[in-house]
Amino acid sequence: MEPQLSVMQSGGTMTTHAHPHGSHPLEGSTWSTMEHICALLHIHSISAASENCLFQHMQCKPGQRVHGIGQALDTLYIVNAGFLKTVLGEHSGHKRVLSFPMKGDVLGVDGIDPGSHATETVALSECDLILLPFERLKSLGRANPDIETLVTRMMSRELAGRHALIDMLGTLSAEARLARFLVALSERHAELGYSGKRFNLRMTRQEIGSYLGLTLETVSRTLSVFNDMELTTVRQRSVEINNPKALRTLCRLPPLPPPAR
Amino acid sequence: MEPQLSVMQSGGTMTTHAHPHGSHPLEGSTWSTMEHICALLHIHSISAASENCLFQHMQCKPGQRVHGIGQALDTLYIVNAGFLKTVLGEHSGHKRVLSFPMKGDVLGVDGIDPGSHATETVALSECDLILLPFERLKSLGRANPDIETLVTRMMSRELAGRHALIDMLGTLSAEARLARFLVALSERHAELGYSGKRFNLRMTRQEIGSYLGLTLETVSRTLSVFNDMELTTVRQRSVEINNPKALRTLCRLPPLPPPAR
DNA sequence: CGTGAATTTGAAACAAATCAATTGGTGTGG
DNA sequence: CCACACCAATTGATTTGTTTCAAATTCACG
Repeated sequence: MEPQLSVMQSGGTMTTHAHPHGSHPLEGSTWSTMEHICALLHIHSISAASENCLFQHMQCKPGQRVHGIGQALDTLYIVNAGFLKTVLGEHSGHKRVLSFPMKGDVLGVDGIDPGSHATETVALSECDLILLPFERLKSLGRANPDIETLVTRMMSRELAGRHALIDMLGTLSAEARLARFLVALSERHAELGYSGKRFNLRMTRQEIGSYLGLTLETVSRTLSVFNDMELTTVRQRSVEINNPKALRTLCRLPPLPPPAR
Repeated sequence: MEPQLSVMQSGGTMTTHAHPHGSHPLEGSTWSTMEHICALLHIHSISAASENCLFQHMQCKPGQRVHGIGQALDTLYIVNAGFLKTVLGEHSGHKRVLSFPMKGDVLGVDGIDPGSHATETVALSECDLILLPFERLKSLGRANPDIETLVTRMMSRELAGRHALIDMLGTLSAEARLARFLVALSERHAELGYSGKRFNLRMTRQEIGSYLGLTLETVSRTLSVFNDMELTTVRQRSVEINNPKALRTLCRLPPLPPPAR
């Protein structure tokens, strides 16, 4: 698709981290240009005015919290590498996973209105994040309206993601939810240059269940069913998609499909 | 059995909507100031620069579609009066209701990124909407950054609303969902100066079910349960809240609250 | 090599969906 | 004005999918 990140020198500070398959050792770079950010977000590059403005990176270890609930919103983050989860606070009872951000996703846009985060974000793997200080973003926006557009589009995209989730939670069977989950993961991995056919889950069954509105047992069971049907080969955290087409079919509307029964 | 103690004068004109608090008699006025808009949105008024810029209104009849799915995004709308529904297209099978906007809510912010609407919005009653032409909003934003903030906050708020829905759909029982729905409606009505104790539903059981991720039968049944418990007196479209406190309690976490673990 | 967490699997309980029939309200035309 | 047709809403009986409870297995890690 697009020019993947150039090969960069891995530098001295190498930490042991299990990356997907062909890993991108971009530990070395600690600053990103606006151009790079736009590429990450798949947004047409912004007028050149902001050539010389750079954004700092930040590294996270698995389990580390990027931001917490109630915390003041001072920074947005763009995932440059790694896998995370965002969790919604206990409006009702226990926490719920809202998304599993990965490369190219944005963190923190909820909570702009209240001024403080409604969610928390936790790294599920070694992560590399780009920091977008919110105040700086705003002042940049005054000089260059395109940057405002950028924020707007990030939020709108976030909204679209929520819509997909709502649609799923309200309508679909457990099988369809899991199928969608796997297909989405697969496609996402493929987009990022990894294998879409074979990858590892970074999250527990519990977290998947929380995300999909199911119990961990149902997640496990349904995955086993997919295995039995030979659609997938899921063993613990490793996933292999054997029959993508059939899986995609399951994503549909098993509750009320066109063919009668 | 049921005490028909209601004093309701049935002969009223049910389609007319009286003004709450007699605050803004702008039936006649077809233009709104930025100040009025900020008041509607509960956002601190914006710097005076935009004194003389006015926004046109638009009236809708019940059933009328404000915008459709796939339609280019050229306008945002603020509800000045009336009740509507926003519906998500058939990503999977049939349509799903995403929200029931009323006075002070914003329509159309989804679809800013793709540039076209992902949802459609339909009036459920006589409506009065304020039009915010998107291009105009953007150019105003260049002159006055506060306006950009306004858009940002509108979107962030929308996002928060979706989070609440996601939380509900994934976690709560049918009773809790209906309880939340009624309580939210009640509070909203109260905020707008109407009675929070007694109001009319503008939507069908089907639409409520779609919104809450339930079937219309379950909605009807659950409402009947509330009636039997004497928490409410719901008869067709008319709602009376008899025991708000108990209702609020039901909103909690019926799946797993009493037993500690 | 043991310990504890994550996962798998089973059986029973339950909530909600589905199928189906009835009632209630509204509007139209005879 | 009443009778009919149509749509929304209620209620019942049954079925289904998912949760819950419980136990066994696998894996990661010190």
